[in-house]
Amino acid sequence: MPRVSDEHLAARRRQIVDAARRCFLREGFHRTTMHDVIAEAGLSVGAVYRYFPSKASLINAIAEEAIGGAELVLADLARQDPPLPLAEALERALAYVETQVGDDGLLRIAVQVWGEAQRDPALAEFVAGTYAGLRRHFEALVRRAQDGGEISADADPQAVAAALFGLVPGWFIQRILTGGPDRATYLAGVRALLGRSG
Amino acid sequence: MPRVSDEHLAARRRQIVDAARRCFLREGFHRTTMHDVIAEAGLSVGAVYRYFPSKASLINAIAEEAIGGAELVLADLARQDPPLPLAEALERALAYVETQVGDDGLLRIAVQVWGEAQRDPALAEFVAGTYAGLRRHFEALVRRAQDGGEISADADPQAVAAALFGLVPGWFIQRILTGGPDRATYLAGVRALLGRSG
DNA sequence: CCGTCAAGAACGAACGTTCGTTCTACGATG
DNA sequence: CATCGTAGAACGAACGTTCGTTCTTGACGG
Repeated sequence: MPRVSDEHLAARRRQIVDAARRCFLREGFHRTTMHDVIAEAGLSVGAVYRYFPSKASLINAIAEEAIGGAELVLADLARQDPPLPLAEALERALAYVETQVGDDGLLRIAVQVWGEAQRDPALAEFVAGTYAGLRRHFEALVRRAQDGGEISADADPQAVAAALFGLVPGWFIQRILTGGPDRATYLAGVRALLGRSG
Repeated sequence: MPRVSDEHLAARRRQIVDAARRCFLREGFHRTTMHDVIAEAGLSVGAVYRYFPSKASLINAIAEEAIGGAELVLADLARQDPPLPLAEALERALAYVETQVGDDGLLRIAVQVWGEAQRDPALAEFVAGTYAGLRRHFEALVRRAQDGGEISADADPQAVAAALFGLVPGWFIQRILTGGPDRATYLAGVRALLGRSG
């Protein structure tokens, strides 16, 4: 009967998740303490534990947000009509990436999730499934590129999709770790490698 | 005067480093305890602390091993005479990668180092420097490919090098996280994307 | 060839701290 | 005013590290 609105609940939850993301970016999953998250959220211990029963559940929520973020973007790219040339599809994918490589971007969290996935089988399965899904979107793009004659019909679409997909983390890892080439430079390099003028 | 041989000291150090690597692979840097490492090494607390003054120094030693491992391999590739075609250089780089993506491979540690580098500035600088060095080796390969006419002389060698370099982590991340395509498949995909028969 | 001895190497109990989580009391809400 | 969300002190476990002690090594005098 005396209950708070669903909006309030959702807002509180977001408040905690956002605080956790900032903390995890600063200190990594296992070096941030629950008290760090609690202080960052400006709440009390009890309040946070009402929304997340454990630290692990908080890590999971953040991980799903970080890994799942690209799904919608890529699904949309694969669905465009007329089909996007592969170089342009890649460009748009990198444009999304660019919004998420900043100091508080999801992709920095994703890198930490990769590490975590190596010791948490459930998380590993989630990551594997999500990334396989992303790769399938690239595969759809490749098949349509084959229909249009952009790529040899003999090529294995899964293989080409893997190569194309690889170019995405291949870029943002460089960005995050070395400051890396900017998007235009990287794309120019890819196009030169493809032997097209772009 | 009464001292143990240098070989003994080196062997003990390696014994500790190897134990730490196994532990870090199982549990990540901050979930493995010093007691885990000590038990895995079969030594005592004091013995381990004689060789490494802190947990951080142990993490550093492992990180440098994992990140630095590729340097020699790539330097060698860039130095080959006659120059390697780019696709073959990539193939050889991936062959090295393949030896290090197994359950106890260095690249799994490298992924964890990427995460750690986001909160440890000293480690970040080391990683950035090392990876920039690797990219320069690719750049040398690209310049030589341009001399040989394999790639347009107009292309920016740094840009092409970044694209080529990106294909390496782009593969092993897929391997580690999704089981990924095998080396031959991935290379076939890259070659199809390059528009060459291979 | 052996016994001695100083010093380095290894040991592991113990310390202070900090962790994730629990619990009881309080205040706000409909 | 009944009830649920919030608060924050408190708890036991486990952490990284220290330190006083014990064991082992190898040069050296006999």
